[in-house]
Amino acid sequence: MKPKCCKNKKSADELLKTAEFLKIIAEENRLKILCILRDGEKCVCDIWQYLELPQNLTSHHLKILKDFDLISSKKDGLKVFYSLNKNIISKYSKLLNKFFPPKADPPLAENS
Amino acid sequence: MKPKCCKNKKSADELLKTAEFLKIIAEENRLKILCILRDGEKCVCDIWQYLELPQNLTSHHLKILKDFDLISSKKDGLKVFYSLNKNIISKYSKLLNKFFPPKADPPLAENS
DNA sequence: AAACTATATCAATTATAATTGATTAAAAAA
DNA sequence: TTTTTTAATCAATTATAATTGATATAGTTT
Repeated sequence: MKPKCCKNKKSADELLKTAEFLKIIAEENRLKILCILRDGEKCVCDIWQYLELPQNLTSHHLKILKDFDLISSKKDGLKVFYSLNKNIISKYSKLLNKFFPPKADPPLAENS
Repeated sequence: MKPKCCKNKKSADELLKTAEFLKIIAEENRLKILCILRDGEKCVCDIWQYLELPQNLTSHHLKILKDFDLISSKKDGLKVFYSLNKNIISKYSKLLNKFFPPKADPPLAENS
């Protein structure tokens, strides 16, 4: 019998959404950006120096994260500051946890 | 000051490992395969029919998951059965949770 | 206004990954 | 032994994403 994720529409949708999110974060520099912003908002000039990436490439990755609504930007003078959209990230974290639950250390004898 | 993930070697390594894992699972069909196998081991012929994907393409995705050690295979007659390497998956789930923690419903007043 | 700084955008290139079609290999059945 | 079934592999193609270099834009300073 067909498994849930291939049959049930709701499950299939969740899986698709999760895969889309994964594609966004499955890139070292974008994952780094999310970590960097955990400390609080940062301007692009800080971010690209932390990443040791050219400015335009950094802007490109920021755009991908922003288009997916994981981060926001606000302009302040010449600089642009980016910050996490914690609520959105938390939403996707929950989805992710459905697929990769944070298993409490193994129940009992379990080898292999 | 440079954030942890860009400065500290251990943090940077964890991030890199996580990104590698994410690349493997950030593909709809591979994510589906992992879900399908949660029910228990399945042969390739079942898997590609569930996925509605050609046999060779399914084998290709299975190989990627297997090379990363997320699944194992065992031959039984003509068929090949795949199953989850739960311990490995659990290892990566834990890593993942460091970056995307399963936030217990919001602490208190938190808008935006 | 001219020069400068920070960021974004665009076109072109390169790198990576997914997909397809054809073929091979191994085990099973006839 | 021939045929059939299941799965893996290989080469070729297509699609997608990352990277680069050059340029544009907006705000700042002189």
